[in-house]
Amino acid sequence: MMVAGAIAPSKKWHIIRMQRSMKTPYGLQVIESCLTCPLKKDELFCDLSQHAMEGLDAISSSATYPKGALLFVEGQDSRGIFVICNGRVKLSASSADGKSVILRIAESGEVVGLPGSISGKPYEVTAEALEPIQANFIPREPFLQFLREHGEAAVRVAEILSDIYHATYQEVRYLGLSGSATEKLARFLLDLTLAEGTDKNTLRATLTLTHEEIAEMIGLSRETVSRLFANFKRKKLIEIHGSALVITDKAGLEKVFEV
Amino acid sequence: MMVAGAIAPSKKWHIIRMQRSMKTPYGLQVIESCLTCPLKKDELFCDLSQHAMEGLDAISSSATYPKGALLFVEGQDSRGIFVICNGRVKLSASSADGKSVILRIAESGEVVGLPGSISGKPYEVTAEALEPIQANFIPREPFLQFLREHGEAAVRVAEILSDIYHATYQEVRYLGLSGSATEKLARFLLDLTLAEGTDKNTLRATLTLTHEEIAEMIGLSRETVSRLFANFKRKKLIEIHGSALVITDKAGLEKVFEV
DNA sequence: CGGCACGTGTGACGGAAATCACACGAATGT
DNA sequence: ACATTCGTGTGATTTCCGTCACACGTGCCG
Repeated sequence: MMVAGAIAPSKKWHIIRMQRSMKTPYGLQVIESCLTCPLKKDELFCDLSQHAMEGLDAISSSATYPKGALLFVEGQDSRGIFVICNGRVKLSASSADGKSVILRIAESGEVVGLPGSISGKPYEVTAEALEPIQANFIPREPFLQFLREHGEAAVRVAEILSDIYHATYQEVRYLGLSGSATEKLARFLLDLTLAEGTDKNTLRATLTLTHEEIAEMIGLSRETVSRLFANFKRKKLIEIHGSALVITDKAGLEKVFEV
Repeated sequence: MMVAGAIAPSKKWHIIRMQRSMKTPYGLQVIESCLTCPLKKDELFCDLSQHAMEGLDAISSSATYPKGALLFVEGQDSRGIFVICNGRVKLSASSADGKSVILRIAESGEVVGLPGSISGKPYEVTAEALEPIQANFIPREPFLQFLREHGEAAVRVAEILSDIYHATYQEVRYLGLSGSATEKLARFLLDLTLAEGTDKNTLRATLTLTHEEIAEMIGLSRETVSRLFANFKRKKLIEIHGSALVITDKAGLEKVFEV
């Protein structure tokens, strides 16, 4: 497809992706008011008064985006926030030479573009739809105005920002606080299952990321991730059936980084 | 000094420090109301009404802490936030085996402990005074109550959280988006001078961090940082006079990672 | 004054992981 | 039915940087 001949091939593929998608940007068809959005509002802006909720609805507009669409691009001026109703969004940062890191994968009910919109600085990351998604867009200015008028919502926003911070903090831990590549991957897999079943020795999770994406999340090369997966399987620590990850030996996996 | 014989020597020194300081924790002498704190409040919670400011004063208490004191420790339940009036505070995270990463260095006027206090989760990092400091402590519950009552303050808090997020995001870039160690350090030094003089080819900054600390910020070993500093000096890219860093050849330093 | 802790400088060495270079199957589109 | 792209597996090779091992200066404190 190669729209821009100026870009070198091979490892610069995401830059190409970026430029390709920039040609058919946002502003896709507006489908419905966010009132009909399947996402329950109160998951997000819970405890808001009826009045506040209506105010929010008034300024937000829902749209769908195809897989691969970029909600916004790193460095772009913040236009507003996106509340994801449906599907997953990849938030990543990339350097001039084509490397990139995934900061987090936002799922239904999460908000992207918030820090930039609050601080008024440009978006720091690029948001790409991993699947066809539906999202509510709330333009920056009305949103800020809304927050000023509804203190309860502002507090809720602070909480959400704390969560976003926490995800980024996790990222720092992956990248900075791990000796071996093995340890990074083991930690990552264990964190995936953190939410669910706790103390059992065999855990389950759904892993919808490619090795390449995992590599970008924990700071490894794709090949290393592939090799480590093979290792783990060989050692009977994990099993993979399609997109289902099964940690068959949690204890063994934890032992990996206990020196 | 070695209070705890159970701890192995050498590279586990920060753990030792942690434990030593935990024996003489917080609650040092309360010196003065935050009204007399040298820090101008409006730098932090600007635009707040007189009423709101008084409310803040009512719930905050000022204290001083000696160098090396820990305001809080990673994993501890969040008790509240600290507004630094004076001095610098190192925020770091560490892994079980003694490695540690510095997430940011907070200076006068900044807030630490905010994300944990907002979200109700434990502090994610350890806050250590790099120098004797003076700080206002605001307990969690009254602070949250205050935010609920003063929407303007909540919005301000969201802005501060965005800044904190941004610092952490930078950290991710250092750790994840840099090929060589050389590139990491060059980027770090250039970022130090970002605030000041822009397009000149020779820049100045004050560098009050040890090589060890720099290493912990950008994910290198102390030795590598030392070697790179020597390199840069040899190549006439930088000069160091005491704690003054002079970038003599900004262009050259940037060229380091433009390949 | 000695010690001692700390920050720093540098050499040698080894290993872990990136890189390069393939191959293979499955999905996708034409 | 074909080509093409994408995700994956795996070997061989190389290189960067962490680790270990020292040495030196400086400031501090008993």
